[in-house]
Amino acid sequence: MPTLSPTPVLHDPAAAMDRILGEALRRHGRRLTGPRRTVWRTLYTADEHLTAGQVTERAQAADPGTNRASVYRALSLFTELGLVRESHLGADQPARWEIAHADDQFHLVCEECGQVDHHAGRLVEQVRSHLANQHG
Amino acid sequence: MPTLSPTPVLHDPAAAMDRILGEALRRHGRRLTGPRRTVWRTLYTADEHLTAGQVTERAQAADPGTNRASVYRALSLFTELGLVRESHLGADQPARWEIAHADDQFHLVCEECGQVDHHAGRLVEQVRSHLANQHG
DNA sequence: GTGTTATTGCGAATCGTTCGCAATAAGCCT
DNA sequence: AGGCTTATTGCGAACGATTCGCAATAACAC
Repeated sequence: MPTLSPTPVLHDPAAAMDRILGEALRRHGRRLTGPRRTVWRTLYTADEHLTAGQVTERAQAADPGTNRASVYRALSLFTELGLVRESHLGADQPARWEIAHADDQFHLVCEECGQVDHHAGRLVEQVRSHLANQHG
Repeated sequence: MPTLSPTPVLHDPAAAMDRILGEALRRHGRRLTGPRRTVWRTLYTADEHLTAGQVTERAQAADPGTNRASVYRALSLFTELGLVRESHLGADQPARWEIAHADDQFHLVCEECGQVDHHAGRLVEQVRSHLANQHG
């Protein structure tokens, strides 16, 4: 039997995902819609950065009606709200999105091989202070 | 009266520019053509990074016949030969090109304001060795 | 000069992304 | 539960940067 508490316990992972999204949207006066939920779940269950095309593909596998334009709109809204992070890993490559994590301060992308390094901590601090001191 | 020496003295700046280009091209078995010369001069006399559109514009001002596709072809050839450097300063901005200088190892681009910092020396070394040690 | 072939110019094609706009549906109010 | 307001969708067309195909042209070696 379903719980009656206003904040339900986190038994259902899908419901948990949706709740995170729904609350963030409501907090900003936006609506929780089908396409947004589908895009959100797609990123949430992804194991890597996804391009808009990949998101669309997977979203359509889950919900065949899902529209390309709506995927883009959802992605940029989520980015704006800080729910996801957009990365540009090379001039000739399309943008990629992933769920935003608190750590993982920046990426270094090799312009030759395209390999990506995630960085946090020491080096980030050094760069940051160098920028602050020498530049602004 | 024009000089007769095989390697003319550098009195004419335009001729000097052309010679740099011509030699680099010949060294790689490529031909020195009108459009290439025009693009080269455009970048050479520019005070900043230029987009392909800006290069085309200015090149056409100097030589009205200049074709967009040829500008792109010249730019990527020059990049390949190391004569110019291509930078990508933000996802929503087109690529930019400038004459290649030996110093100036890398750029840091602020994703919010788009400001670009040129870096060389200390910091670059730190990043480089960090990458070598911790990553590869 | 002449011949070979790299290069051009043209327009059409590509790809990721955005836009305009009428139709639809979320969520608030009762 | 039903209505109302208006945010959001779906569609296709538009976009901007860059690339492509291919016949015509022009650089350079001989």
